[in-house]
Amino acid sequence: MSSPDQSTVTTWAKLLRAHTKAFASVEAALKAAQMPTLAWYDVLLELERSDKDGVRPFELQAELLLPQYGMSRLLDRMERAGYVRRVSCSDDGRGQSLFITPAGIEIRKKMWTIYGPAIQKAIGDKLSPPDIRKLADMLAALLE
Amino acid sequence: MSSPDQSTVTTWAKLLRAHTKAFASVEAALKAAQMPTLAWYDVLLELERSDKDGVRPFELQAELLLPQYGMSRLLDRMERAGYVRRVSCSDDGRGQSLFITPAGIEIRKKMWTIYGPAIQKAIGDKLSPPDIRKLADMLAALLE
DNA sequence: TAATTATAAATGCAATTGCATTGACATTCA
DNA sequence: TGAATGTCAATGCAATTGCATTTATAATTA
Repeated sequence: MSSPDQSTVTTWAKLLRAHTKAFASVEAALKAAQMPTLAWYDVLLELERSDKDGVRPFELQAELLLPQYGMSRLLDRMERAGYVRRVSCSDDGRGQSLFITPAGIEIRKKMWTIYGPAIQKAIGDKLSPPDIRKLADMLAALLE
Repeated sequence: MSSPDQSTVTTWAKLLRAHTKAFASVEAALKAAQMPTLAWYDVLLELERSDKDGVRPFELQAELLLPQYGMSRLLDRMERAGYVRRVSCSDDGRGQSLFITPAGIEIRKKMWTIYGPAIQKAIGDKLSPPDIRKLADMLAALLE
C-alpha cells in the first residue's frame, strides 16, 4: 500500500522508456526487412525447441504471457501463413498440438539474421559485458 | 551487423519479461480500480507540469513516444471524458494547445493512489535501494 | 454414473491501432 | 511574391485487440 520513493519512480520510468525504445528499434528492423513480428518469432522458437510431441496452445499462452484469445488468433494467422500446423490432440479432445512447419523453421532463421544484430545494437553495444550481466540479474529480481 | 552473445540475449529476454510483468501488474491495478490506463496518466502529468501556456500535441507525441495518429485519438477520448481541453493555437493556425481540466487534475491524483503503490510493489519491493539506483543507471545507458 | 464444475479453444462484437492519405497552414527559396 | 516543400493534425479503412460468451470435452463429486 505504500508509496514509492523517488528512486523507485525513476527506475520505473526508465524501465518503461528503455523497453519502449529497444522494442521499437527491434520491431522496426524486422518490419523494414518485411518480416513478421517478435510475437511470431517467440512462437516459432518455442515450437522449434520442443518439436518432438508438439506444444499445446495453453502452454504457449502461459509461457509467452498472452491472453487466450490472443494466442488463438495469433495461431490463426501463423497457420494461414503456413508457419505452424494445428493437430487435434489424441489424448485431450478439447485441445490441439502445435508444430512448426519447414517454412516456419526457415523464416525463424531468416528473422534471426535481423533480430540478432538488432538486439546487439539495442543492448550489447550500450553496456560493458559485466554490466550486461548485472542488468540481467537485476531484471531477473523483478520477475520473482 | 554482429550477432549478440549469450549474455546480451539473456538480458534482452529479461528486459522484455520484466517489462511485461511490471507493466501488466500496474495496468491491472488501475483497471481493477476502474481507472484510465497509464497512457492517460502520462498525458495528464505532462499537461499538469506545463500548465502555463499549454502543450502542443506534437510535443507530447515526441515525449511519450506515440505515433501521431495515436496521440490524436488518445486526445479525442480524453477530451470526450472531460480531462483535457484542445484550444486552437493563436500563433500557428495548423495546431492546437492542450490543457488539463480540473476533472483531469482530480483523476490524475486519484490514479496516483493506485499507481504509486503498484510501482512500489513491482519495483521498490523487489530490490535493495542501492540496486534500484543501479538499475536505473543501467537502463538509462540503454537510452543513449 | 449422472450432475456439477473446470478447462481448452474459438468467436461475435465493440474498441483500438496501423497505414496511408488528406486538409489546412507555414516555411523556404527562386 | 508565389510555387514548391514541409509540418501539424485528423480521418477512412483494414487489421488487431479486448471482452464476454460459447462450444466442446475432462475431471470431480454426490
